[in-house]
Formats: sequence, structure tokens, C-alpha cells
Amino acid sequence: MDVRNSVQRNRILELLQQERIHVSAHWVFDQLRGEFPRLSLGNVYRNLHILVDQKLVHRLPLGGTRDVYEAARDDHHHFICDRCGAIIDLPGSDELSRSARELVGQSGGSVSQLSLEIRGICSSCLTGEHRSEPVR
Amino acid sequence: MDVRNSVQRNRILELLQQERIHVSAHWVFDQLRGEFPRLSLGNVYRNLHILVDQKLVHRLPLGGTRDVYEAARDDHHHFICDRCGAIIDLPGSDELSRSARELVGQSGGSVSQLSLEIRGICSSCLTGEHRSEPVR
DNA sequence: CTAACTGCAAACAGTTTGCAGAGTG
DNA sequence: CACTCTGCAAACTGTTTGCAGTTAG
Repeated sequence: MDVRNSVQRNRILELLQQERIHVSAHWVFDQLRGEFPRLSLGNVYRNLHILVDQKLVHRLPLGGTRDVYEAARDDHHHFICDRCGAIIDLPGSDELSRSARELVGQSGGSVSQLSLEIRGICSSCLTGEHRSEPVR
Repeated sequence: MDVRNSVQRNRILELLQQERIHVSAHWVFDQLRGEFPRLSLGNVYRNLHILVDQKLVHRLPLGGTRDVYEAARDDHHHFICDRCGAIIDLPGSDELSRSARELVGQSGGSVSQLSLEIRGICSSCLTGEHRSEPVR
């Protein structure tokens, strides 16, 4: 099952790489409707799957109602606000990675491909001035 | 809107506290069908929501197709296997918490209610002898 | 040409909700 | 009694899939 070139898939990847960082399939769909008036949501999903298979895109299992996708890039972690749903990138941290691996090791597990999700309340929400809608 | 006693809700909470740790609404439903032959899935969801409101149960936003619930308990983190979906509890770790808070702080955020999800491949999957089905 | 890509619409899974009747306090 | 809880079934949301026509290599 080869993969051929597709104008739409290229644009989806470009969008993820340039415009925003964490987006839903539906957001991609809305962005590209103007460009491809006959675009279908099903096709966006199919192309996102292909891009995930090619490891050009990550599907983030962050919970919530919609799946979230981001263009693949350097090691980093995610801080997710439990209140407004914002997803904030954090740079990779050797110290944090080491602590996490150690903790998992103590429970008899072993870890490859470590990735961390840190949940809490973001500073905007704490001060009450957070944006009105979650970034999705 | 008061909350009254409900035999079924009590049993749901008991199940979560005793039988297993991380379960889906559907699993709860299946467990209690024998006991309550006319039980409905909708009611399981309603009661889980009530228990979450009462902070007796946590709803874990772990992604995947189904929501996952666990009885509320001491601080701990979750190690989630990206391959088999197993959710493994890890004890709280001051060192890990401190590293995480520091990393978030460096990005200008601030954190309350820190909870961590560590993703990777579990040891069973690495050695190829993991259970056949994800724990859900 | 062959097989991948596409739009469309239907199917699907998990969750939520409106209703009328049963149960709690 | 008043008002919550319940089963039932329908509605909803997000995602996947079957089909026939279009397009890339």
C-alpha cells in the first residue's frame, strides 16, 4: 500500500507545522474549507492517520472530547490546564526525564519513548484572566 | 439539587474502591448486570458523574476511546503503556513533582494540583509477553 | 493502467438527555 | 408528598468506513 502525493495532505501537514501547534481534525477541516470547498472531514481523518503512520504527525491522547494532533518535533512535554484545556508545550528536561524513568523503574516497569503530560491549572486561569475558550 | 441514597451508586463506588483500579463505565455496567438485571448504561454514567462531583471518584482524561474512572485516593501518578494501554499506578514522588513544577515555572506558568501521566512502553510489551488485551 | 486519493453518506462507539414511572427521606 | 433515582430509548459528538468516481505515477 504505497502512499502517493496529495495536495490536501501536503496542506494539512503545512498547517500543522506552521499555523498552530495543537489542533483537532475539525479545526484542520475548517481551515481548509476555503481552499478546498469540497473537502470532507473523513478525508482529513484519513490523511491525519497517514501522517501519523509516517511519523510526521503525533496524535496526542490527551483526553477531552476531540483528538489532538501536532506536527512531530523535538522532545518536549505537555502542560495541560485542567480548567481551560490549554495545551502548553514544555521543553524537554533531562532532570524530569530521569526522575520519571527512575520512578517507573522502581515499580518494576521499564520505559522507552518517554513522554510526559503534566496537568494542573495554568497561570491565566489562576489569575482569572484566562481566554474564554479552550484551545482546540 | 440534593443527593439521595442509591443502592446502585453505592455498589459502583464499592466496585471502584475494591475490585479494580482503572475502569470504564462499560466495565462497571457489565460487572453489575448480574446484580441489577435492569441496570442501564445511562444510569452508570449519571452515577459516575455524581461520584466525580462528590470527589469520591476521579475521571482520568487519558485519551483512548473510553473514559476511565478510578476511586479517589492518595497522590499518585500514572504510567500508561502506549502499546497495550495498560495503566500502571506510580507512587507520588517529591523529586518528580519538584522537577515538573520547576519546568512549568520556567515557561511562565504556575501549577496547582499537579498530576502526571508518563507514557512509554511497559516492560511486558517490551519482552513481548504482555497480556492480550488492554486493561479497560 | 493500476492503485491511491477523494467526496459523500452511512455506520459506528461512547456519552448524554428527555420522559414516565419507581424509590427515598 | 416532593423530589431524586431509574430504565428505556432516542439524540448527539467524534471518528471510521464502503462506495463510485477522480487523480497520481
